[in-house]
Amino acid sequence: MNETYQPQTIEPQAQQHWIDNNSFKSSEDANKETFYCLSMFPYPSGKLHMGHVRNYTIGDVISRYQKMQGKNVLQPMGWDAFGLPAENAAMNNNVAPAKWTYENINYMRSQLERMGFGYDWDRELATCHPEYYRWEQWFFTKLMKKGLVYKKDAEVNWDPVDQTVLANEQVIDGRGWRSGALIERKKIPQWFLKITDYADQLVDDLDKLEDWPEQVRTQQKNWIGRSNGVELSFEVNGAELEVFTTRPDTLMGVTYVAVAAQHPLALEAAKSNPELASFIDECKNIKVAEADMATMEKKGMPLGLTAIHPITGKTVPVWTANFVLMDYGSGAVMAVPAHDQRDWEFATKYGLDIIQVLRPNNDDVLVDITEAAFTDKGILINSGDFDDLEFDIAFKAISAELERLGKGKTTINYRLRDWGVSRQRYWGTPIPVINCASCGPVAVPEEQLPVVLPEDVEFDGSGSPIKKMRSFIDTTCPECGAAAERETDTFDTFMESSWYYARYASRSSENAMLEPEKANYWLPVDQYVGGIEHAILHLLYSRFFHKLMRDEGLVDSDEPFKRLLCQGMVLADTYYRENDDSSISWISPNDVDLETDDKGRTLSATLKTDGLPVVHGGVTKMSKSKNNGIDPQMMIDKYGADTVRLFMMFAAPPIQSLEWSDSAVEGAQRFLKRLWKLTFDHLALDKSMTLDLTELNQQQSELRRKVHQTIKKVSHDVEVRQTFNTAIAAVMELTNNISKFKDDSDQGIAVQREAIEACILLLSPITPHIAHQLWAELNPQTDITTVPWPAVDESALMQANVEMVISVNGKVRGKMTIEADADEDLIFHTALAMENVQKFIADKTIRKKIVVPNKLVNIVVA
RNA sequence: GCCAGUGUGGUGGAAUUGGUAGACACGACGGAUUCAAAAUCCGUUGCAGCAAUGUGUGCCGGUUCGAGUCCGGCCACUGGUACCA
Repeated sequence: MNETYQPQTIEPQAQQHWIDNNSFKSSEDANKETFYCLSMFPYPSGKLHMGHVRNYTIGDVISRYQKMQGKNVLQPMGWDAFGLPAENAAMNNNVAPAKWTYENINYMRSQLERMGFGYDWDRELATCHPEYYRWEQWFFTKLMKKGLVYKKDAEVNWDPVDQTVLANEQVIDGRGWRSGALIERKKIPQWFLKITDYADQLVDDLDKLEDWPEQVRTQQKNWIGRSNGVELSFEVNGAELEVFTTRPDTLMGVTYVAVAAQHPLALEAAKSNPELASFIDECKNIKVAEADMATMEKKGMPLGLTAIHPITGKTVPVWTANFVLMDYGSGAVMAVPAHDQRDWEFATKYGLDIIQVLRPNNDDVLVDITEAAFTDKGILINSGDFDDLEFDIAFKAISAELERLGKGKTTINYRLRDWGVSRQRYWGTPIPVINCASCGPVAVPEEQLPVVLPEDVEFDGSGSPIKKMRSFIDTTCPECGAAAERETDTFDTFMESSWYYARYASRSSENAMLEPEKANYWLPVDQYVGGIEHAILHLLYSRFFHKLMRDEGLVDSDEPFKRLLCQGMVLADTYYRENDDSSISWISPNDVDLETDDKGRTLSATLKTDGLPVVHGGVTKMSKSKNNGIDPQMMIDKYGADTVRLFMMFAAPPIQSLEWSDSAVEGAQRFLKRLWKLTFDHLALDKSMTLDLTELNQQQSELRRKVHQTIKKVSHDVEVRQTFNTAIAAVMELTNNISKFKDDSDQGIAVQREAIEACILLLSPITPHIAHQLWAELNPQTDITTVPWPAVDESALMQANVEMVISVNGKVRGKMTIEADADEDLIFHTALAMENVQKFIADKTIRKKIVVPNKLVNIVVA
């Protein structure tokens, strides 16, 4: 055995061993319990970033742990290969998106291999391959036939200079990122999936997901936003104007109604009102993003129309307001300024009436509606026949009255909107539809699938190349045979990522999207691991898609992911300098020298190249824009994969954000060196002894107790809590104990051997390469990937005495060691007799005594 | 704005069910080794105090024998906000 730890030598050897032995190949074995562990597949952006490394290390730790539990483990990997960055790269570097993507995939695959992740590469997939997306196209045509797909006009960000649709990310301060032109909202026809048809299931089934983080379930529930409300109508110009409200109890407090700027009523009124027309025009210049809509200055104008209240028959003015969305519901809202804060602010700004119609349930609460809206539920006032009613009764009474008048009905409303899947982009799955002048949009027949995206294209920066490619567009209608045009929009890339987990389970199926037998063998995924940023969209779309596939008979489960772990982000320090033109240059932490005080606090930061100061910009998510990414490759080259994996798992619990620290990485390496040395020194004794439990002295029993306590804790931390940081800390404690254990006796060596083997096994999911090598040194000709997880010997945990804490009035005043089975009386009197305890009791009276056996005693005196 | 989180020493974090705040590391300081340095090993390390002790988990208040943990109200930061993935 080599005396020094050399990761650059042993890591490739271990990886080759796993390849030669097919260590991570999976197959459908009916006799074994399965475990499907999946990490969210990466977008092939160029090279791995630290977030990937963290994500995939967590997944690999769980997979390897489950394999040691004897499960048949599937851990696949693939590529979320369609997306916007490939098109940007095409424009910036004049390289075709396909070529760029495939090159990135090849490089990133080699990086994943170098990290030693135990993937079954036979199941690798890339979503940009026609053999993958053809099934997505096929599935979409099935949904069309089921009526779960429809086409409607929807708003996009339009860049009037570049004549192209922009993503929200590409609109900065209301302007296109390339052209700098003010963007405009524009309506274009787009395809939608009826996710709202599944809204109830998507809410209700959240209760089944017991092993999902509570916060994710709550966010999804709130996102879907199921609420009971009333649809009612106001009469405007002799026609009914429909609105929805969840608060019909406040109906008598309506003082105006507001419609969207694009509402027909507003457009009609604008014809004779130039000021209104220019306001409506101005409302176009806001990005299609909820956050922008919600935080912009709320503005409006009166339309010069009145609406008749459905119950009182009184009239209220009709306004148009920039915050009312044409795409939601009817594009109109009723406003109750006294009991809705947004309405209150709008009414206050424009001098509209505010009529209070609720008082608090509790008279202690002071309400002053001249200061703010009162938004709690309360008791009705100023509401005629409905006065003195509470919320539930008022809700029923008012909706019943509306129904009697034929002016409204109760209904369930969802915040969730149907899923718009059309993108006016090139690098995506072509939507399998042919537009025929006489037949309308027609699904591409199954035998003509896939509709292959041409990969050999030129990018001139003016939108998707296939939108001008006649050879792609021109076709014939599958129904009538007349000349027709192909749809040139592509799918939202969330489509591909909504079902890839199922395709891995049936990867080799050439004639079907999924072979139910294979898919159901593995599904649902036992453990899904990925970033918290996917808590809503990706995870909701996947859940929806799974239900769609279930209803198509492709899978038999209701949910795709049994257990979910959302990892936190990887952060690093940022540094910058302000340029003369007040723009900011971000400087990589790699190029910065730090000066610290004697406590390690940073005093100043300077640029290595010129020694002049730079400004610390705080700790933020590693990103290109802040130039604070630490390249994992540099770290792997310098320290090896095991050190990087260990640091990643040790620095923070997986769900928290993690700060990168160079020195902590060196600490991780130091620990592995110590573990190596420990094993080396043990082998240098050149003695192998059989453990005899009847022959152990106290010191040997204590080390052995520590070993089994550690096995117990690490098992619990890895499997139940998924806090790998505390698992590692426990193993570090154990190695510290082994180092201090100087005992060359036969049983001393035997106990030490058991302890070292436990450390190696417990660490093997986290640092598999060093574990592979050390295990082979201790047990020649054996392979640690076939060794089971160590078992706890409960008898080793037994303890005759325990330490208890004694406190007086809640402050710790002493500690004592006492028999584990001592009764409360003995414990209390032993504690009371302690000198330091007596000192604090002195002449005071004992008011209360609390004894928690094996833990503490608290004596309350006064 | 709305929804969901987070906040503990100089730093990352631990405290698993309301029961010893600071495990395990990093850094710093002191020492050993070395011609010297690196590496390694040993020790100290929340703050104040010679000590006894006091004090301390973002801020304000509450419940409790006992609160980092539970409740109410704030502040700051982070993620998501439907076309970044």
